[in-house]
Amino acid sequence: MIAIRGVVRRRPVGTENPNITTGDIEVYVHDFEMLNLSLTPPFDIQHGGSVNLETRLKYRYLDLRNRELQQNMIFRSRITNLIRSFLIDREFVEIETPILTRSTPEGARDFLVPSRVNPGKCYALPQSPQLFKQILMSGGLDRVFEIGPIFRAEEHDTRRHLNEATSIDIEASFCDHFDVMVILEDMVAYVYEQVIEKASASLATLGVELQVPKTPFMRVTYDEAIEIVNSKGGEMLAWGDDLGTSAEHIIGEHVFKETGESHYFIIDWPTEIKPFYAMPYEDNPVLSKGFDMMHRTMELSSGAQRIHVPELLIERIESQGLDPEGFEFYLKAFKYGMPPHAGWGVGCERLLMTMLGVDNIRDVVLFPRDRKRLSP
RNA sequence: GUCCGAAUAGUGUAGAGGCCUAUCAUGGAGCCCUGUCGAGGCUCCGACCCGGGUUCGAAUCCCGGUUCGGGCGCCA
Repeated sequence: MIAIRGVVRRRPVGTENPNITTGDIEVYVHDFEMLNLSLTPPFDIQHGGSVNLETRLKYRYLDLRNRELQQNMIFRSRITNLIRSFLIDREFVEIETPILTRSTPEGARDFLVPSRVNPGKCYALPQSPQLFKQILMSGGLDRVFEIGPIFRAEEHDTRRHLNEATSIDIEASFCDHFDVMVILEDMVAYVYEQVIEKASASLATLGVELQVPKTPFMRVTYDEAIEIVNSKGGEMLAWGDDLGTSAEHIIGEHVFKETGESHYFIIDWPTEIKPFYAMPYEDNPVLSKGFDMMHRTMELSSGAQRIHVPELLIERIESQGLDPEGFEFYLKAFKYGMPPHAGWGVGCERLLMTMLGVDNIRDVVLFPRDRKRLSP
């Protein structure tokens, strides 16, 4: 590594190099200083090319010198800040929920950390801030958001899963699911709009062209979704089945053909296949007020109006085969006048992937944590 | 977890039972040339994932393992 001092000037006639972007200019060096030594890099950084992901991750700091990854990370910072300002504008309060928590019965996929101060006991790392942000509704902090890490000890090896990811979560009192869906679609549209306006240069570097998604996003009911999938032949779904990846793709393509838009919601899910805290419709409890926000290529978010009635909540916990006793700290907060509330969580990395057209989640995270990778 | 596929110099690759003392590019060491930067020339360095098996003979075929990549399940 060297520091140079010199004058930028036009190259003398005959020495221009049309093959490189700086081919018309040069720095005429007056003096330089050697700042540090460097080993030969283990792979060709400048010209990128195809290097194994494995090798790139092993030398992440060198990989980061590659312009594309670096731009992705700068872009990521811009996006999270735009989201912050959007939510703060709408009177959301930024919060941080704990990373060291107690495991709940639903936590079969918790990461456990042994506690040195309580020998034999373990902390669980949160799979989502869900329970905490709901409790805050009882505390009168009516609108909260958090952008923070979530952990899932799952053995999935896909391009869109990590064991440590960043979740963008909100929770709002006196809202139903439709209210928070509007916040979500407005937020996505805002982020696109602002990025196009303020970061066009870095988008150009990445060769990314964005269009602001049109709001409101299409609302596809679960019933319609099933029908769309079944009408395409192929796999046939029965009512009550969850929608698999291939079903999502069929629905995504259908929506795209119909509206020209990539984003849409799936609403009115069967209560049975949504988490216990999703509120069933009062007039038809078979359906819930849970929703997913989809991009043509993958699921970006899921949310719901939550159950705020403690008796109903306990009933739902039990009917999912879970033990309410394990949720004591959570359930207690519902006994002191819990307001109706709703919220959602967006996968930060997935949002970035869909914006940047990146097809491996590892390319929007500095130090991705998958099943086996612990360092760097 | 499961189903596919892959594994060859530091990096990216060629290779279909004997042509392999293993190809090419890049890289490294050195020399030559030189207004350089992704310029050119020459020399050298450097690899078949591990363990079994088949065969006269295996980088190549078979079995097991390991690791990686992709699909699916599940999800954000």
